[in-house]
Amino acid sequence: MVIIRTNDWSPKGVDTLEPAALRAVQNNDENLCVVASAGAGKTEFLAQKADYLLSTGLCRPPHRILAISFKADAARNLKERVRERCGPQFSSRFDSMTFDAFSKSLIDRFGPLIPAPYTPSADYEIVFPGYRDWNDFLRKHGYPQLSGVTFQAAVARCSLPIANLNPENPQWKEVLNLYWDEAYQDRGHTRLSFPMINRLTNYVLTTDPRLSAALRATYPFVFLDEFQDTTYGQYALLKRLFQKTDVRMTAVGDNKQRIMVWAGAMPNAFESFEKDFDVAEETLLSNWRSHPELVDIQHAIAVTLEKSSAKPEAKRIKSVDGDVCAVWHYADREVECEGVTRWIADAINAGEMAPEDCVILIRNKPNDLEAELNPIFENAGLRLRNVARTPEGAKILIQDILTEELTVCVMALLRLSARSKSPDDWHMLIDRLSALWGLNPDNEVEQDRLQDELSGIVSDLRQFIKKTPPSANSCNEILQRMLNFIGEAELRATVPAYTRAMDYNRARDGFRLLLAESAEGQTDWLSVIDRFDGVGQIPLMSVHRSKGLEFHTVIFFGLDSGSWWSFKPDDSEEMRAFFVAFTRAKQRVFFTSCRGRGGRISYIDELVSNAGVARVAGPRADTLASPAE
DNA sequence: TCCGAAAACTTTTTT
DNA sequence: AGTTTTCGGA
Repeated sequence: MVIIRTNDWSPKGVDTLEPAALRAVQNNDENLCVVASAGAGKTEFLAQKADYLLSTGLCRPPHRILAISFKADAARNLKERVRERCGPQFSSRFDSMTFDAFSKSLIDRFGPLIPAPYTPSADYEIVFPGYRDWNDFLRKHGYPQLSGVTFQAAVARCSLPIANLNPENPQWKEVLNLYWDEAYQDRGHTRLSFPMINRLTNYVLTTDPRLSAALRATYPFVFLDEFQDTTYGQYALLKRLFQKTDVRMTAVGDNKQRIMVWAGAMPNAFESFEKDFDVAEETLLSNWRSHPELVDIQHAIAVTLEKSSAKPEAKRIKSVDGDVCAVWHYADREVECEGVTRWIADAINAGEMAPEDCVILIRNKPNDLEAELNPIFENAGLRLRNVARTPEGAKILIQDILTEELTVCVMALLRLSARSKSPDDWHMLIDRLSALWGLNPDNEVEQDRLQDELSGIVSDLRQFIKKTPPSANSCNEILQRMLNFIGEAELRATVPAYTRAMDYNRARDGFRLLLAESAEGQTDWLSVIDRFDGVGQIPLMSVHRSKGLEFHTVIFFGLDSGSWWSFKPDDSEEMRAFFVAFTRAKQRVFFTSCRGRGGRISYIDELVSNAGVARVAGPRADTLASPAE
């Protein structure tokens, strides 16, 4: 492992970094706030910065980099990108995890240091309170006049111990006490939610300053991804750990994509960060995702969200003919659905895009739209992939099945067995199996044996695939073979989320059912894999779900829909959700608006026309009918 | 079974 | 905020 001088460093795996990104990579004397709007290359920037710190020895052993993301797969992707850029030796000191995983790791190590009565039991259980639970709790304890939503927020923000609290309404103190009591009721088995784990982490850090000192000594550099979505509890933890210390923080995000306030995110995370920490600001000015015509419209919308928005430089070349953006007007719902379906079918047949590269976005209730579109899609020979759907009989959404650890391992093995070559899957599986089976990656004897065993199972499975056509039964059988090889006990022992049988079974059964569904009517295992992965299907998802993704073409259903009004009317969260939807498109984006659905023209419709987007009659399946106004 | 009123629900993630 | 589901009384 060679350490290079800072002057000799240059970006790896990419041609260049834009000046702002380069400055933000090399500035490690200040905390940084990096504004990265859609398509700016956030992950790449963080990976380059990690490489800079690790390969120049600015972060040398035993020091490590802590990277915090919100979603587990975002954390995984960042880790993977860093490994690609600077190799496994350096990237082993890059700890990429979710906020919750970070807090939980602290409780797992320091739980016994938490003062009574808040010391959790060693085998504490993690619970996920639902929408209903908050009101039920209040009613059960005789506080029907208090609001469940406020209660949830109070739990997420209360500082421990509750005995020291002095809320304006003393009832909250009583309720919070009852709530924490109930979590510790069974002395041997504490039940904690992630907001509670966050509160406990904060508490133990205040009671024992050595812990904060140890963490600061381990992590002189901290990356914060999607910083606009930080919650109050998470921000409090960051402040407690890193404010007025030598730790250098790099917060990356975009206020214009802040669409999680309703779920407890701070409305002003960046502002608070700038106020509480000494911060230098950089703005990434490239847009690698969208072509110039789309970036122009994006910018017009961006300035209505934030006056000071800088205009990004479009780096993608336009590769389509015809309209790249329009509002499609329809008189009624049926014509709308049929027209859009026809348009998609024509565009796919003309080879303009692959089905999986054309997304249908909706503000809410994707399941309702799926029910409406499915029959029409079937007639047109198209297949819809609603990722928010639960496979028949399963208790888990497709979108969650796809990112499960079990799925990632099993599918890699299945791909290896069905395809002639799949080196990425091979390396990935070797890594995961090493971890699952507790093998040392540096022990050649162990690694050789692992390679042999993997070759063995792959040739067994190849035989099976050759002899057995896909069916629900053969899927179950091959799944069982693969799980026997990987080891269900090892999976459950290594993946914390699989500790409870119920949670493991949900993931396994969900996978089994989706695989069986993908096998329906197929004669070829490769097409089963493609169907499982969504290849050849038009994805349908909510705007919130699409955050962070990109597609060749975006079709956005229901610009006029009543669901576009915020739960809090004067909030611009809805407008930002619209911006997120718009900025997913690489080549083109269309919106549908339908009079039959309620007819109200939303302010978003107005916003779009102000940005210079044409309102036209939508494409129709029945060209003889008179066009909508 | 029907009616009007009230309550539930909408966008998500987390081991 | 608007839509859908549930509930209670006839």
